Amino acid sequence: MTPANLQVSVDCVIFGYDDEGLKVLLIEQRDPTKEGDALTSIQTALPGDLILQDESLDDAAQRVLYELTRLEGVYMKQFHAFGDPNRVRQPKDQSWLQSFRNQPEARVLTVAYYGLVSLHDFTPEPASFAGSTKWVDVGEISDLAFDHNAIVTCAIDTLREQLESHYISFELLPKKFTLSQLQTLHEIVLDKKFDKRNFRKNVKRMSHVVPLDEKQTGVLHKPAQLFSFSPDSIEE
Amino acid sequence: MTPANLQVSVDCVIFGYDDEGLKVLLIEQRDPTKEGDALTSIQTALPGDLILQDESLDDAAQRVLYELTRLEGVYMKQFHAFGDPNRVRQPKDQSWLQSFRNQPEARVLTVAYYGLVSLHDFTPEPASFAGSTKWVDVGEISDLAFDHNAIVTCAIDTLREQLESHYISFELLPKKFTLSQLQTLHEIVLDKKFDKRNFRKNVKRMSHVVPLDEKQTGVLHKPAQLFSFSPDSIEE
DNA sequence: GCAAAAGTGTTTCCGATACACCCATGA
DNA sequence: TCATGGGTGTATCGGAAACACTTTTGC
Repeated sequence: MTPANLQVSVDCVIFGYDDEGLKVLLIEQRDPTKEGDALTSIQTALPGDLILQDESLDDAAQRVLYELTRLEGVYMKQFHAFGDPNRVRQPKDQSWLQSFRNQPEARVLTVAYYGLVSLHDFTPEPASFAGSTKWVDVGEISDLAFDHNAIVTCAIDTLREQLESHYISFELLPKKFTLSQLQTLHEIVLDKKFDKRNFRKNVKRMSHVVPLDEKQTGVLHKPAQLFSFSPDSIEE
Repeated sequence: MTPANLQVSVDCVIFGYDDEGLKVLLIEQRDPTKEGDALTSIQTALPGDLILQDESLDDAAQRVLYELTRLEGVYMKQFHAFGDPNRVRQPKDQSWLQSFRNQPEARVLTVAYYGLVSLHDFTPEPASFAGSTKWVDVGEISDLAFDHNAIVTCAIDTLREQLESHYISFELLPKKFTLSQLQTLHEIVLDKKFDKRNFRKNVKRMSHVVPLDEKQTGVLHKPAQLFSFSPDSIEE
């Protein structure tokens, strides 16, 4: 009946959005047994790592994401802790753990964060010491390391719940966006179609979505009015 | 840059409800320096303790609650992890930690659960090795140990969010309840008044609230129809 | 002039709100 | 018979949903 000896990590489910769809940032774990440029990856995983002694969970999430992908200042929010005693003890995961962790047998509890990134203006090209990183469409995620598939599923559920109520759409859009982009985002995340005129009526009642004196350029159709998000003017 | 050496606990915010109001179950930490029957408590805290090596977080929450209060089978749900590096390092908390923990200086991350108990049929009389336990009205909670006040606040917010959407009202009511009891519960938790006729119209549309062939007895007014919750008949 | 998406109003429907009186019981 | 909470229906309002055509630009 002694208390658990365990390690704590954070894992980040970073959602990236552009007009092609909703993606998740994944890392291909390099096969540690094949040195050199052998890019044979053994598994795909979420960016995550153990927390340090003097950092908070939120700080750890930011740091780990930066170290693994060089992404900075990403909106992130804790959504669930995953603590199954055997969540890192499947055989498929041992090889990587034995290469990268001091105590590969140790139980690891992870606190999961979801994060939001706009891929419109530029696609952040993540870097990683752990292998290569890639944006994968949420519909095309294959088997991941550890319990990361369950973590992603839980993150998507959370994103759906919070998209409308937490003013977070804007983290996934360019700074200047059209109402069609906003509508398509909602349709993709919530997997649900909206009526254009009704959608726009609702947006017009939101004081934090402000029209700009600016229009789209370079499109081969009528250019759309641009809008931006004004966090100052969130009102009841 | 070595990974954190830390311990993990669970803390339980157990809400108890009866017609008097919404309460939280708290434990008075016995002053460890005063042996014998000295009941001078030093601090009040949520029931919580370190997790064991081979138990999941959910199991830990159930076990800890049982060990500290003898309550069993309580509906509990994880809602947030609290991981500030200094959350147990305030001077006020050191005395207790030094008596009860092997590593009183260790950082402790806690995963918080909220739980729901009906105090109608009987008031569970919690027992505790750690001191005495008590149900305290949510409006009258004084300074608690560690960061437990913040945990309680977060739990109340979560309860409010989930009361309507997660079919959990029934965990706080007796098995057979009247519509007035259901209405009062919502009014107290959400701090908001409802119109009696409109409230009942809404309930009648919920297939999981079923009328019984039974009425209240022993009341000094017209006896109310009793209802119960049928988890089978939750429908879209 | 044509392709492609932008932009715009009105009607209909349904759920939310507001509201007041009679009923059954125990004392 | 009275005090107490139980129980019921309707009219109104407002937001949600349904729906189709004209506009502006690039090619």
